[in-house]
Amino acid sequence: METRKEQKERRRQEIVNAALELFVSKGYAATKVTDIAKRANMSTGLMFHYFESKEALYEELIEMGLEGTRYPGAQQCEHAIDFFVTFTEELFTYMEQQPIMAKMFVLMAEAQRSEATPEHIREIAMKVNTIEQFVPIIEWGQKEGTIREGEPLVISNAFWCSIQGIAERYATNQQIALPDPQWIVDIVRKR
Amino acid sequence: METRKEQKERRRQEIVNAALELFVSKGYAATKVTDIAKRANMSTGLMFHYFESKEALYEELIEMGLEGTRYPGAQQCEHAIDFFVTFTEELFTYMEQQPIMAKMFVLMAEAQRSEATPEHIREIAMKVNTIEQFVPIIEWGQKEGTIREGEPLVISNAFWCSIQGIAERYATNQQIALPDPQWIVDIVRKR
DNA sequence: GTTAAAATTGAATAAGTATTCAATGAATGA
DNA sequence: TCATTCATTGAATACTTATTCAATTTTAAC
Repeated sequence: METRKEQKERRRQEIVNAALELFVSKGYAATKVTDIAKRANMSTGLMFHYFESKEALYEELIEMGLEGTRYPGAQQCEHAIDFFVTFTEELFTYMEQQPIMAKMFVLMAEAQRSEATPEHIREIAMKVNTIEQFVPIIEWGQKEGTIREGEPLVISNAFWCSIQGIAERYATNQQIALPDPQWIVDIVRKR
Repeated sequence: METRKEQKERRRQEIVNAALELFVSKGYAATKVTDIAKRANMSTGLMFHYFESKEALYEELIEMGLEGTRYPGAQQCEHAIDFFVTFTEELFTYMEQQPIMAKMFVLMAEAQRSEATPEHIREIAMKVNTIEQFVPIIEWGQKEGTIREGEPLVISNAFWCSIQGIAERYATNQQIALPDPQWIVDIVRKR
């Protein structure tokens, strides 16, 4: 038998899953709370029993996304380029095995990009701050000769936006397979 | 002096510009008609004098995006890879010179992706059908040896999604320069 | 088995947003 | 100059969507 606490946790999870699905496929603003409730098989009233508002639900999802996004460090790599290979391989594998990962990606991206995102939620989403993260690794790889020449921030941006674009499509349509990670790493690799 | 007809055309253009800006930065659903009117320096009533509804305005923008998106053919290229080089160079140059281009890109992408897009508008947006477009060129390049091995559709998808991701960021934030087109072409180029 | 507490509903209400419209101002052509 | 037509406004209306709540059912815990 299920305790009250477990039941509560399960219900919250059902809501969160339904909301993630919808926020990703329609966007936050276009998603109606009745849609969320319907997809989670409950009345709208019950949804509000578990979450104070649509916005609070959004915030919870964004916080989950922040937690889930702990990327591998560059410590254990011999060359800077290996970091990108490992990073991309792990990310794609994870996205294939856990489609929720790709969806979280898209959710975070929308929250960061859209000017319609409530300010405090945007702030949370911004903590994932990923473009600058790669800059030191790129600088290291340029000294080493494994990463191509060019402004590190611009290279980092190109790599990250590509990953972003790929994740965005994969999240909503898994018809087309993810690319070979090497192809994407070639954006930064020195020839 | 301005004729009535010219004035009307200018007004419509002002509305369209304001709407594009907002649809891209907030998304279609989150954009309020009062926001559009305010940004176009007019009353909401006047906006409805020029466009029957918010949706009709959206449709017009999507149709403009469809028109504007005539990509170069592969005819005049010696090698398949040259098509990708030319294509990417032209696209990036155009996006730098006409920021509206990058915005249109994002608008079309949202219309295609979001399940909240009204069906008839989505159909129009879908005509830009770009992923399959590259497949024959990739096949040609693989025979030739200028493009890497792999499922053509998957390669095409990787290339296009990367472009998409880059355009998406550039449209809303021109702080970071566009990448060197060669970097992106390296996704498809044979080593 | 009882019962108090929690879950659940859905219709009512509140809040927000698109659209209309009657009235006013400005410009054109006779 | 005058009258007709078009541009323009913004408050009123219609519609959509979020949120509340009183009533009912279920169930975990004793």
